[in-house]
Amino acid sequence: MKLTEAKLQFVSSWGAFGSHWGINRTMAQIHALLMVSPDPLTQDDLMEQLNISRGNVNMNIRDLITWGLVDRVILPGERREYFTAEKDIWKVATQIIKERKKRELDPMLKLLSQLEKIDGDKKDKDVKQFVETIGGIKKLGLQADKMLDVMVKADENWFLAGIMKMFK
Amino acid sequence: MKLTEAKLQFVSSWGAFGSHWGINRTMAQIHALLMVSPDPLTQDDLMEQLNISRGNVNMNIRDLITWGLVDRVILPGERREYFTAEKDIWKVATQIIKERKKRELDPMLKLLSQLEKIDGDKKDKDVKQFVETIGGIKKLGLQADKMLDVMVKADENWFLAGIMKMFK
DNA sequence: TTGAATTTTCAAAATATTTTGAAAATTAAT
DNA sequence: ATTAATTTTCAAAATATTTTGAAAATTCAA
Repeated sequence: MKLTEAKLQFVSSWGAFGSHWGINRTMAQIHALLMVSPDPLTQDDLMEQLNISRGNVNMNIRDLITWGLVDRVILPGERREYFTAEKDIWKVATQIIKERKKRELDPMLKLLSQLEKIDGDKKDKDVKQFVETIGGIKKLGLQADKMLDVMVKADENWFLAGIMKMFK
Repeated sequence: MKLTEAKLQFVSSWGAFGSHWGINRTMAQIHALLMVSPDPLTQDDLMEQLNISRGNVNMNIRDLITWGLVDRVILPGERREYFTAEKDIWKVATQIIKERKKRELDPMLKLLSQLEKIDGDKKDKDVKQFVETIGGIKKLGLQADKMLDVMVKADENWFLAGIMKMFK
């Protein structure tokens, strides 16, 4: 397979993959393209290579920047802005984990803590089931939270070594 | 807070949470409601409590069943079908992990392996960056795959104990 | 069998999300 | 300051997803 074809295939699959994870197709495609591009690209490069409008590129690029996955690059003597993606996949993963934890897991745990404090007869089976389910989810969430925290702080080698040892 | 209000809050939040993870709002809500319901519910119960149509309930329930998160229950002497959700949150989590791994991670790893075998000059920086990026993603994916495999096979106590020990 | 109860299907409608593109805003060189 | 290049915004259009509801299929008791 030729590079051009492989890139196309990767970008398209990464877009489809992303959309199963609540990330919009185009944002995932832009990210994919930047990850396999050794040099920074302009908005026009992205428009052309992905066949999408300027506004679309601009919005999604800004989103990727707030996710901490893409950086603006100013090339000396160049008027236009360039964009580049973090290439270290471990950093990409920890960045995504960090953000999703902050945006989704933490608020959910906060809510669960409130819902646990429901008032009602603990003998009532509906109350009992509710409290148990909420409690169970919260417990699992806290474990995940703790695990992700440590992963994010650790560096790659530590993680790989630890995982390898732990899981044979 | 009263049970009814808390249930409503949980169901609604769980729906919103799910939609950040590629799960449709209604499916997540049905799942949430069944998780906090001690007794099995009928399609009519779900229609009424969530204010959704019969067809909607039916489709999403079937989907939840193929995910292995909900079971049909036949109550003796009853004509209608009842539905119940797995209440053990650890089993819920491993079931979801197992399915998503099968549906998404495994196919992605297969694709990455093919894309790695690209032909072209390894000196070319575009080729080099492509191969490195794909290789990095594949490596991380394989690690995740291995880790999830073990988690899914392990039981809750083992997991909690292991995590606690590993992550202090 | 028959037929009433129940479940399933799926085309059409409703809703939600994404994309476009051109106007407005910004930037920086002259 | 002026202006041309570039970026940003956002209402409208296009597209995608979800939901409805009624008809068809299925189930099961009589």
